[in-house]
Amino acid sequence: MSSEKYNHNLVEDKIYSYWEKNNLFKPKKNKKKFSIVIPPPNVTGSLHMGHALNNSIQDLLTRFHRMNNFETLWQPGTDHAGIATQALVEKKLSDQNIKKNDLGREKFIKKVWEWKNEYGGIIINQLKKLGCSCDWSRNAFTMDENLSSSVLKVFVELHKKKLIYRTKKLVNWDTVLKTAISDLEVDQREVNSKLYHIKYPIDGTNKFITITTTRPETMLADTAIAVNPKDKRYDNLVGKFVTIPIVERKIKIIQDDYADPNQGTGAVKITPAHDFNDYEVGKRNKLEIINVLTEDGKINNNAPSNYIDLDIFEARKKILEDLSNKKVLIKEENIKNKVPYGDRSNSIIEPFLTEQWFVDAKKLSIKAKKIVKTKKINFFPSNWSKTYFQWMNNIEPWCISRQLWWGHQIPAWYGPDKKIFVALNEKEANAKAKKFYKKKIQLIRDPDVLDTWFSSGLWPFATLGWPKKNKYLKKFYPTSVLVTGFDIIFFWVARMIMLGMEFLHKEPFNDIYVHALVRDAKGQKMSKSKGNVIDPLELIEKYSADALRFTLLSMASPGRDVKLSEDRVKGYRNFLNKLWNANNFLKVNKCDFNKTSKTPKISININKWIYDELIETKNIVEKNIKDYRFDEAARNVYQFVWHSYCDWYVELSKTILYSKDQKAIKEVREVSSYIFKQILILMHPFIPFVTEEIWLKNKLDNSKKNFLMLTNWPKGKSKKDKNFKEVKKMINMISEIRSFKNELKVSPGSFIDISIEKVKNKSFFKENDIILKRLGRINNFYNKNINKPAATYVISGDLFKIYFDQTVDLNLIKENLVKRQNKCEEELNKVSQRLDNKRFIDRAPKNIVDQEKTNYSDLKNDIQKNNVNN
RNA sequence: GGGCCUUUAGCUCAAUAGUAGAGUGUUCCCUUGACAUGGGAAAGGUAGUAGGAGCGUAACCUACAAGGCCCA
Repeated sequence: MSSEKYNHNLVEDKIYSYWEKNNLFKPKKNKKKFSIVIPPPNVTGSLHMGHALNNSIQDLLTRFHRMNNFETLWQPGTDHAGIATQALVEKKLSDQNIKKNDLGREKFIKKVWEWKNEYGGIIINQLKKLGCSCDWSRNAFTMDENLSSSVLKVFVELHKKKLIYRTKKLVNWDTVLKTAISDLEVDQREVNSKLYHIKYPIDGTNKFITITTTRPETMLADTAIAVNPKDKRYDNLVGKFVTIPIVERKIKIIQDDYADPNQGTGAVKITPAHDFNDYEVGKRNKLEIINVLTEDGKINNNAPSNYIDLDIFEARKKILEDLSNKKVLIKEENIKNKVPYGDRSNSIIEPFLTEQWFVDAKKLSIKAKKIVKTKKINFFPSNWSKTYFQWMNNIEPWCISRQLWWGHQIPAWYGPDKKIFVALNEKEANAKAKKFYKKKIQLIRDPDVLDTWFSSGLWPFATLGWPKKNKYLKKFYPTSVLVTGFDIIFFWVARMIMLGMEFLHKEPFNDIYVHALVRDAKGQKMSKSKGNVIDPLELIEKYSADALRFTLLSMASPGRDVKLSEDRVKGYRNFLNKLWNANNFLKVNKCDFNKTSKTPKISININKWIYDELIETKNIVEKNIKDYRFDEAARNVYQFVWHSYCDWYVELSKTILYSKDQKAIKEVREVSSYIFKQILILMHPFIPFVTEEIWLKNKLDNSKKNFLMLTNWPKGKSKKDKNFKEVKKMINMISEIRSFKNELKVSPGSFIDISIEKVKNKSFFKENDIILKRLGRINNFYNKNINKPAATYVISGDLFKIYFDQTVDLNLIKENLVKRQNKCEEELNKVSQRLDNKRFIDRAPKNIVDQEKTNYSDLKNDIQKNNVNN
């Protein structure tokens, strides 16, 4: 037979369009509901390993529930990624020498939409490559009309409830992107820095006070020096004034707990406009706030003229020179400290005093915490709830305004006196203004847009049609499970819960399955700069989407990272080939598929055995999927398909298929194809493409009513009876013989004879004669020992004499026997130690004690049998 | 500084407190009528260290060590 290999390149695209053509992804009416909303990938994104893992899991869950009589919706979509998309389009325009500001807001946004319409579907197509069975007819986008109207409604209502407000505050400012960002978008990175010791002259004396700082340029904006009230060293200086060197401005020495006596000199300069801690000190002590930075990170005209327009690093350099010349820079120390970087721009983030919009997250967090505490929402693994609570308990106001053009423009209009009118649209705002001013007034809309996560926070209900009363919303909210990585628990998960509770008064999802992050084989985070990125699309091309999915699923254990190596993917590609060839075997042997789902009549032992194994596997896989243990579930199916079915059952069945017993042949044909059909069903959520291809090749969908995707999951109960044990015993016997031969360096293909004179249950050998002889490569079973050199061998308590058809090294036989005997004796030792322990007998449960007693007598028996022939 | 996690075979990871397993890699044997992307077999473990509770621990408690992550 020519070797036929499975070629996924000829299959996967074809199968995907077959599913789409037949509309199989749409929810099919049923009583039970199951729904997932996709964590919307960034519209600028392309599929990376994290997406591949995340969506393999969702697709497994979706397909599993679809096959288990749930009306199943997997809601797809993308988010508009304000900063990333705007930056991308800006870059593209600047390559054509077009500046954003020259175009103006309206035209620029038009350009972004043009880009989105052309390239925004890339990641969606990549998800299709992976096999995702989302209902694409509902594909959503955070900037779509209905989502946008949800965003406006939420903003207006939160504002009405005073949960959104506008205020002037220090925020994290990205000087490259020129926008505020939220705390979460700031990355604290440890870097090598210098700690500078600078002395400030004290007024009316010739003395100095020395402060330490890592940011000397901010001294341009100093408004005090603080010392700790408990720090006796400075008691006599408190209340005195100092002159800031270079700046020549006078500031006061104040007391505040913030100053740490053990840090540096214990005296610290306070710059409220440029440091979050200093800002608080400033508020407590009613200090002046002086801002010396422009929005693009340059020194502004609040500073002495010779520093104006320098960027931060230039200013720092010049200031250090000037301080040094004045002999007030007295020391430089090398230290490590944390510096804030923007996660999008990779530039240093400046605390910056601006007016921004904030969400009162603290108020929203109350219900969000309660719903998790009362277990209406459960994290899997449960430990992640601790992370959730830790953040929720320390939650800060959420800065939601961004100084961008691409996004949901804030629905707030300003009157000439800065009076704010928040409304769903301009008309409404005008009406409000008219009422307020008692006349028609020209309003100006807030130019800023909302944080992308603000709209993502509405995802589970906005995509289902909220605020309209919608049958999907009614059916599928709360969604069944959210599948996500732990890195966005704060960004996204927490915010969906807060907003879901506030507006729907119901949790957005019941379960949260938190999966690991995918790293490279060495456990390093994949990043472009490290060059260790593995592209899922390349792996799909090379090994198939099924292999990639199965790899990721089998590695989805509850840890924090998944270390992916290509070898694993290759291994599972081989597994697909195994399945493919098992199907070839069935065809060659006329094991034709039956279109009914009825279980065939089973009377032959090996058929009973494989049927029970199937049911066992089905049960355990079901349990593991329900427990979100995809790694275990994958292991279960792999073990069953490869080892139980392909290795053992197929081999066992050959003894019948190649016999002349027509009745038995018929049963084996029926059962082997029946089991294989169940395997296709069982494996479909894991490896949908190859299973579907085999299904179609066997014409199991002829009527177009029996789509594998919609076929019911296997049913049935296990009835492990005596016959099950018989087959287990045969398998054990055959393995032992193979192992024995190998150890004695007897060629595995050679035949042997066996005497069963000392064996108790002789009928076992008579009944299973054909199988044992074929798979064990045995010529004859003798009831009496014969006069020929033999090796003795104890298998599960029975003593056999084995005759080889070739000369065997007697020393090897002896060594082998000694080795076995030693092992038994070692084990016996352990067991008798346990049994000699009175406290063990008294306190251990009876079944454990009994088990040990059985062990003891079995071992004793083996040893004795081995000895007899020594 | 606060919190979370990890430490089991060469590697990657499992396992209700009751004889430590799998995948992969390694070594040996085998082209036998689905499959060499295959079959058969073997070797490989002082469970990070030290105490403690318990008849019994890889698992529970405490401390320490190493590593990782999050927050400030």
